Amino acid sequence: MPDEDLPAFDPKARTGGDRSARQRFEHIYHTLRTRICLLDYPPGERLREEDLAEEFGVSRTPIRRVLVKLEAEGFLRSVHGVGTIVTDIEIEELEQVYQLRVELAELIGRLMPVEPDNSKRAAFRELLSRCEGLVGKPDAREFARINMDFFHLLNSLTGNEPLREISERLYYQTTRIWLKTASRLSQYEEILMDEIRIFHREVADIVDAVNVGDLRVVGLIRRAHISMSFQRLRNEARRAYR
Amino acid sequence: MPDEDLPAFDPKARTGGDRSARQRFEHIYHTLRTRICLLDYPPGERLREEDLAEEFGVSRTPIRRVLVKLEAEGFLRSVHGVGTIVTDIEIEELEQVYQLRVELAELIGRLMPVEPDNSKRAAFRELLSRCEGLVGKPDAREFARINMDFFHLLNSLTGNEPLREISERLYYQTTRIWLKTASRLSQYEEILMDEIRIFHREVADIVDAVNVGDLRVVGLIRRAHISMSFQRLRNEARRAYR
DNA sequence: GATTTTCTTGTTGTGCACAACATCACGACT
DNA sequence: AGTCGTGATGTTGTGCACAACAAGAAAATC
Repeated sequence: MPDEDLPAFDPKARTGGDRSARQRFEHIYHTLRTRICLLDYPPGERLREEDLAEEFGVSRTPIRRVLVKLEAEGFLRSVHGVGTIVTDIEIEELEQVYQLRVELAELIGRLMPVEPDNSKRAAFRELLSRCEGLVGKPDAREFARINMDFFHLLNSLTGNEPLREISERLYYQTTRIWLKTASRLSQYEEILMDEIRIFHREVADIVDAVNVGDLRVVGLIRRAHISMSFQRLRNEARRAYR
Repeated sequence: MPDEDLPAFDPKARTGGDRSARQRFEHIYHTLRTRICLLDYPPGERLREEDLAEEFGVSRTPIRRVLVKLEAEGFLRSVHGVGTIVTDIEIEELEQVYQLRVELAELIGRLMPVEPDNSKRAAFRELLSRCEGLVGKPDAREFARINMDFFHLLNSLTGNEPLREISERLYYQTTRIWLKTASRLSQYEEILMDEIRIFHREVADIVDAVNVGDLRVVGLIRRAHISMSFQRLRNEARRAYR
């Protein structure tokens, strides 16, 4: 749902400015958040309000609105007289976020699980096939995109709206830092291949669990994978700095 | 920490406007959030940006910044051409938030618990005595304030910063709706007295657990009380509409 | 030569005027 | 009498000019 204009960097992609204020706001917000998550704006990058204003064809004012929201969610930090900077997260704090995500992942299967209908099952199957294509032709950006779509699909399995909202925010936070950290490791290509394979297995496992209809199990599988994913990243990072 | 100027409605209370932009922002933000939680601005209330601007001695622009953040956190909703309205929450969604809070309460005792030092223990003792004073002289607003301080103290028992942040937001959301719903019930005075007594017991139990040093138990007690508190509210509300 | 000071440049923050929008009252028309 | 339209009013949204601020360069001073 959040990723419309897929090229994501093509200014022409914006389909006319005759939408309501709220729609424009949502559009700019989702676009920027996706860019941050996909590392189009990596941690440390400085965003200029005026540039963004020009790109989206508005003045600085509505842009600032979006930036304030992104700052409230921890993606940005505006400093008077300096700039608006994409936040970075140390490994210690990242671990805290992961700890929390692990618990929330299980809650998605326990709090108000929704029976997946046929369209959802179809979406899972399609995701699995995209995943299989990825195994044959590894690509970091495509991996990130599938991972993101997969998350949103999983997240829609709980009827607990606050839980969805919070999980989403934490997902974006951890994923971008995960991507950034992984991409700086020396044996990046190799690690990426492994991760894609593991991710493929996770998707396959979860699709099975969804088909059986046991969302509790989905939560447990997901929990295990999130936890292990962070462990692997931490181990690799430790090994690299020695 | 969030509640400075206690009168909370006295415009003169703001101690000079020579602070930095960020400090001003935080001040206005915390002030408004506290007012929302204490029902100075009840759900449905319409806030006028110009009034707030005048009260805090600034223009509409910095006010809007605060309002955007409060909207992102679900306390407000701005509608073009209509106004900025304090959100209300239906009992169904409130239940979802409570479900989540119940789980998070337990996590506070499990994720990175911090050993309470002497100053924290003292703070707990002081809170307990304030609580005892309240039993003798029931007062809804003072009850809300103590409850809020108690929450912040408990919340400081985990080192997991994202968890703290999220728990805080959900606390403010549920507490204000709880207060609103309770205050509309017919036997409000009686219910309030009961709640104060029960809350007093909860504080006493938790102070004991803190002194023993078992934060896991703190989480469990807290979990139980949050859950029961909502159950009581729901039962009372159901009884009232019959 | 080193250090302090001042100036220049670039950025976000603020204030204000106006546009866009929703709502309601009032009146014209059927 | 009812219904639609039209305008008045009040609100948030936008654009723009300028203030406040930070950082680095340049210059003045010792």
